[in-house]
Amino acid sequence: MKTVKKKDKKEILDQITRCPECGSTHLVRDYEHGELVCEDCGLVIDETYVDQGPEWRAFDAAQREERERTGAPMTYTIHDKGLSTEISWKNRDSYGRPVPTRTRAQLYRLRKWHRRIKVSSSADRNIADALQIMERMAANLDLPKDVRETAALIYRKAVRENMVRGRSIESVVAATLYAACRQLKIPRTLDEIASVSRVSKKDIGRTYRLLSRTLGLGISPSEPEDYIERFCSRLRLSGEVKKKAYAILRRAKELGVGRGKGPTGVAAAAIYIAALQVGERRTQREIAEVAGVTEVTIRNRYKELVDKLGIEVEV
DNA sequence: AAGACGAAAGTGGTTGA
DNA sequence: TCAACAACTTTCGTCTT
Repeated sequence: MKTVKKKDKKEILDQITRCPECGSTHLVRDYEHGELVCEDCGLVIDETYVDQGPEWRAFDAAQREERERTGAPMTYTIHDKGLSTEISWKNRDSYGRPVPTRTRAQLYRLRKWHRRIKVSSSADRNIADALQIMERMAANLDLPKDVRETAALIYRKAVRENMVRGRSIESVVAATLYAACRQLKIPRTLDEIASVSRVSKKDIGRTYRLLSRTLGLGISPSEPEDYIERFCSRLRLSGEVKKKAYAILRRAKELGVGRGKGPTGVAAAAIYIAALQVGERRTQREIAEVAGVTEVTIRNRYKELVDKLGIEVEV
């Protein structure tokens, strides 16, 4: 599988004209989040949805031969970045002839040691372990490839800075995933990350702060806007609601409403109001569920927004 | 009966002396 | 190290649809 190069992502998203779910052509492009969103059914099409095959097409074997000019792409999610030699498991020599039984045993031993040598230093072993854990968590959270690559890169830096010793690999991995999501502006809450790891939310938060400080990641605090896409699509709300919610947040920001408050709560309230206005009512309970806050918090933010923005909500 | 509302007390973390 | 503090949660009774 090929990794989608960052600069190509936009082009690839541009090529999609139809929602694979409902076939609608009303697609909203949101390059900042690397997403394409169907206005009709709310499906979020991100790069994991995109065909990740080669960028060329081959019409016969000869063309394939000619065009296939590179090996596997470099990746940060394999501990040696996928650049090391692999010994094939096939008992064939380089000409494709079968290897005689006499030398097979030799070949087996060679493979065994080669595998062992590949993961040699303790740092390598640590990274190999960590990437496995990371893969598990990322898969549970449905995180796009981009995030995994970023997280892997951050983890490598953390190892280089000797940050892992004395801390559990699990907590550092969780923190890097959290950081990677934030950096790519598709934040997950600490709760979400904690739910797929064996360490506490508190631990992850602490490790994240340390990570951010020592590596100088310079990640700004997340904003309510960053959550609108995801919450709305989980609530199956239309593009119109999203637009309204964004508009509400923009005005709220100008007036300084909700500053210093938890961004998920503000996002949840904005969505609640927007859904009411458009007539796609969702209960506070439902929204609270996906936003990971309580109904009370939604009510409080909701009240502030309605009061300070002078929004009329007809019941 | 479910949802919305709001008061009051509780929780875990930050801040500043 | 401790207390004050802000944000948020939990809990519960009441009102609305």
